This record gives sequence, structure tokens and C-alpha cells, in this order.
Amino acid sequence: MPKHWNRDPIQAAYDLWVAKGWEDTADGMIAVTSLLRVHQLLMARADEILAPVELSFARYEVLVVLYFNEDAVPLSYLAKALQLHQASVTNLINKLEKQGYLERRAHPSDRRVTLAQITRTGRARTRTAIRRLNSELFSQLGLTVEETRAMVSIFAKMRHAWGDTPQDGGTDATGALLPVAQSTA
Amino acid sequence: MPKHWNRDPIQAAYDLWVAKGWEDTADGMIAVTSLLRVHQLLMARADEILAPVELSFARYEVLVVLYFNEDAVPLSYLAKALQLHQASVTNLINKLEKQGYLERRAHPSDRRVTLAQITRTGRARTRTAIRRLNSELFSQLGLTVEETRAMVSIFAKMRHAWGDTPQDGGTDATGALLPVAQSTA
DNA sequence: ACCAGATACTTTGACTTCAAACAGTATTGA
DNA sequence: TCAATACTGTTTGAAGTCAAAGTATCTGGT
Repeated sequence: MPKHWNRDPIQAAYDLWVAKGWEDTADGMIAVTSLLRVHQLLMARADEILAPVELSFARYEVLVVLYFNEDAVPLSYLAKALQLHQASVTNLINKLEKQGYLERRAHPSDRRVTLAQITRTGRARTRTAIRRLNSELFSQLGLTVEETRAMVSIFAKMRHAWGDTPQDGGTDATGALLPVAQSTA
Repeated sequence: MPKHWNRDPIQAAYDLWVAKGWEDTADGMIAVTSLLRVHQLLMARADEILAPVELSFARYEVLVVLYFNEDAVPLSYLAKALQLHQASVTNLINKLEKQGYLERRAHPSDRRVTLAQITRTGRARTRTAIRRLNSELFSQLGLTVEETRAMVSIFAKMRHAWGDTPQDGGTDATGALLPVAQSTA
């Protein structure tokens, strides 16, 4: 085989950055770049695993929230829980309702609110989806437990550094790493 | 690992998994979940930083490839380099051409091929974009150099485990993916 | 030389996301 | 009371992604 083997593109990018005199940001650059690549692979695999269950990962996430809430929840709650735009939630709910995995309900006292209630079919689908993801994705990352936890730990630090505060205004920093920036007044 | 104070949603998810008896996959689950969240934050920030330059991160990535290739490159090369679908490349190239940051060229010998050539304006934009990302994103991850490199290392191991081989059929899996360069130019 | 199959790109359509504008409902305060 | 403001959800439109089908061109085997 020819000797100009194809190098890891990410390593190549690192060298380019250094060659341009940006060695001080080269580590961060490839960190972001490889995160994007891993995300791409992860999502492709997840959608592949969920395809037989007729779910995308986005719709799976909605169902999981409902699965763990026996009561119907407001759509606005889903937007906060999943950190999605309201319009995205409306869109996902439309699809899932059309599939028969959930139903819209009226809020008993506040007529602005629409509630989402998972159906029996939805429950069954979600169970299957979770089982499949557990066995084919979450346990197959190719990492040791230590590495996995190290990664989660680093992500937690990043989230806190970026002011990714837990939902509504809690002042306590989860990782106790950094004070939570007072984002969004 | 902290306990159950005001819900970091990801920690809460971990507890749910354990409560269901899935403790063996709970680590992988929150690893995937927090990766998605960090990706979400990262992309939002990147697009925010690039907005004044009238670029999205997706279009920025195309320009960076062209920026480091003085010669025009085939669109199919971009698809491989960025791991994108051909149709996505066509779409991005259309936008960038409309913005005047690149031009389509004919391949001298193979008339199937379309080449993309960055323009002077495109070069200037790319330089600005890189400068902004370097100073406002890549160097602001909120991590130490050691943590950043550890993260890259773990990503490399994941990509390797998932068969994310460099480009076209490179069969040699030397340790190129493992340790992050010890730079020190 | 010629035709079958590969390659390169574009087009069309589905999906997911956000932003902005809109409509209906609740809350607040003057 | 009632008008200004806030909140909830939907609609519409733009961006980006993929899959599948279509067009044009090249290549290879006979």
C-alpha cells in the first residue's frame, strides 16, 4: 500500500493550527472538532438502532420524559427538560401523536396549556427503545468505566463553566467546580 | 458524584436508570446524554460567534478546508473531508457561492467534477472567523490543557473503536489516534 | 468500438432545529 | 374594572442533514 497513508484528519488539523502559529488554541480546536465527529457517529448509530422501532433519537427523548412521568406534562415542560425550542416540541409532539405514541390533553385549569400523555403503545415502544439503546449503544462506547466517567466529569465541568444551569434558577453548582454564572436574568 | 440536590437533569437521569435496574448502562447513558448537551451548547456558541461574519459553523468548516488548500478541490473531496452527504455539500457550496466566498470551477480533464475555489473575500472572512473562534471558543472551553487533551484522547479511542477510519479505506490503524500530540514545537 | 457499471453532482423531499410573528389565555397593577 | 404585560402553544420560514432518484460523464471488459 502506498506510503502516503491517510492520516487522522483531526491530527492533521492540529498540525495545521500549529504551523500557523496558533499552538495555544490547537488543543481546544481539535477538542471541539473531535467532539463534533463523535456526536455525528453517535447520532447516526442511535438513529440506526431506533429505526426498527420507528423512532428518531429526538422523538425517543420526548417519549423517555413522558415514560418516567405517569402524569401528563405540559409541552413547555418538555421544552425545558429537553432544552428545545417550543416550536421543535410542537413539531415532535405532532409526529408522536400521529404515530399514536402519545395524546394531547387539555389542562384542567389553565386553558393555555397543552398536556402530553403517553399511550400504552408509546410505553411499549419506549421500553423496547430503551432496551435496544442500553444493549447496543450505551454499553458499547468502547471505553472503560473509568474513561466513561472521566468524560462525564469533564462535560459537567464544561457545562458549568458555560452557565448551563440546572433548569430554573437553582443557585447550587452541581459539580461544585465553578460558581454558576448568573445567565439569563 | 454529588447527591440529589436541585436536579442536574443528567444526574437525575442517572438515578432513574439505576432505579430501573439498569445500573450497568447508566454511565454510558449519561455519557451520551451529556455529550449531546455539550454539543448543543458548543454549536449555539459557535454560531453566535460566527454570526457577525455571516457564517454558520457548517459553512465555516467548508471554508477552512478550502483555506488550507490553495488549489481548487472537488466537491466530492469536501464530502469526504467533512464526512458530509454529497447533497449537503452541494447545498453549502450554493450558499457560499451566493455569498461570494467561493467559486465553482470546471475540472480540466474530468467533466463530471466540479471544483470549489475560495475567493479573496472568502479568505479574508475565513481568517476573521478563525481568529474569532480561536479567541472566543477554542481557548474558552473552561478546561485545563490536561483535561482538554484527556477528552481528545477519549474521543480518539471512541472513534477508533467505532471504526472511524481516516478517509478512504486506510487499513493501517497505527496509534495515530491515541495520544494527543505532545506539541512542543 | 461499445455497452454496462461506476462516479460526480444536482434535485427533490423528509426530518429536526431555531427565530419570529401570531392568537388565545392568564396575571398584574393602576 | 380593565388595560398592559406575561405566558403557552402554533404557524411559517430558513438552515442544515440525509436518502433516493435523476443526469451527465468516465471506465472497463468484451
